[in-house]
Amino acid sequence: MATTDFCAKDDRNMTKPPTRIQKKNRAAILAAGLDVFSQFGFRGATLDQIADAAGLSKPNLLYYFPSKEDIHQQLLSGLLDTWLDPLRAMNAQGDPITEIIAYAQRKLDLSRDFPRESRIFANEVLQGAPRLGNEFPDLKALVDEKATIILGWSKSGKIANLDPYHLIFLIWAQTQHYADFDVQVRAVLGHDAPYAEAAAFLDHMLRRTLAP
Amino acid sequence: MATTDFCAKDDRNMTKPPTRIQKKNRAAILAAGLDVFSQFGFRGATLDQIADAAGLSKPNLLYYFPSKEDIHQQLLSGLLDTWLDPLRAMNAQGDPITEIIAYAQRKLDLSRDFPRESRIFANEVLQGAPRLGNEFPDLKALVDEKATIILGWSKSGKIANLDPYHLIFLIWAQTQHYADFDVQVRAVLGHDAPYAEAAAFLDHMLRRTLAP
DNA sequence: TCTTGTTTTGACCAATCGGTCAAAGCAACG
DNA sequence: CGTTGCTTTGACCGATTGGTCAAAACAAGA
Repeated sequence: MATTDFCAKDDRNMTKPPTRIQKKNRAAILAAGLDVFSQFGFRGATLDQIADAAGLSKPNLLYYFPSKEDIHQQLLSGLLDTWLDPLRAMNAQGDPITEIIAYAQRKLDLSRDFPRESRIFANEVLQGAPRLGNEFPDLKALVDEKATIILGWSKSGKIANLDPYHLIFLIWAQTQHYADFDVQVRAVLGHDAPYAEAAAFLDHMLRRTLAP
Repeated sequence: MATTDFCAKDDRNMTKPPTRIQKKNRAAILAAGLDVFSQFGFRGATLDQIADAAGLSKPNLLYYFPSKEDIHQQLLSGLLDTWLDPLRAMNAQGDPITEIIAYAQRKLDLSRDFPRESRIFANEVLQGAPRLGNEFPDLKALVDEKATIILGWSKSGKIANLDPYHLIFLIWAQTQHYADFDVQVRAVLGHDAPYAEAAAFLDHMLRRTLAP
């Protein structure tokens, strides 16, 4: 009679391990959600679209996720972590300029390899981050930590004297631009492979900007 | 019996000049559309919201504009021009570094003074520019022209040897970031006035990047 | 004043939205 | 085989969407 309620359960409950079918369908739904949400935003995406893309009927989709909101949330919270990993990996003990440039390149790689994830994120922030606002404190904590490190490098003369926060914004803005404004980039360039050029440009720009 | 059909008429028809009321209401609708579209995107915005914000009833709104699509289109086409003005003003005869930095600062001023316009644009491009694609050829033509100028400066040794297209992307990305990702910038910085700092940072970064 | 054309509105419409539900289909294990 | 519980679906719901329409309200010149 009662449904199994396997989804979205806390870990403290002993939930049965997901069956093979559950794993497959939940993954398919998240993949479809990524496709559709990144293209149309939260409001612009419809459950029918997502269900179609996942190869399921709409009621079937809602059997695996309780609501549209939930699919979106699940995607978002998984994303932010991945997105910040390159920043986390920036090492205070390493060579400053190498560390910062390596960070920027890793971030650019994310844009190249996961443009849909970048666009979902951009869509959300652009509209005021109504479903992401609660994650901002963590974000700020991490940025504060890394900004302190960069400021230290700055004060000790290892890199130029610049505002670490705006340096991070620069890296975010420049790298995400290639994923988020992809159509514009391609329309202006007239070709489809901007990432090699972008990497070289980013290196030049950062090396110059950071030099003591 | 027949409506006046004053709106959206071609210039080749002798249309009556718009009355005072028409001017006022059409302006109010566009202002409201700017507010609502920039916050929720095309799909996310509703005619009721726009009508409310404009202080009109929905049928009354549709008396002045034939469709939601039309309001959005009207806003977009007016915007792109304004948005490209700073680039148009870049002068081949001026001092290269001064010209480029002045362009970037003008672009940053636009982000500061017209963040909603920036966000409407970002929303559109992010979703594949379905209602803007036809304007891209003009955009490309202008960028090509200015890129040629920058390339000339580059080849004659007046600025560093760099890809002019990616330099323009850099300026676009960095300046628009402050308008489009406003909530994120404010959440990370913890205060509300990033533009003075951003201008100083932008100047530093470009001066270093461009130096021969 | 009356008339003419402009402006505004309440009532309404078909389509689509996110979501529900009971019943049918299915797999797996005894 | 039969039973049990997981999976899928067609039919349906109320709310909201963009948009229509005829009629009422209004403004302005004669």
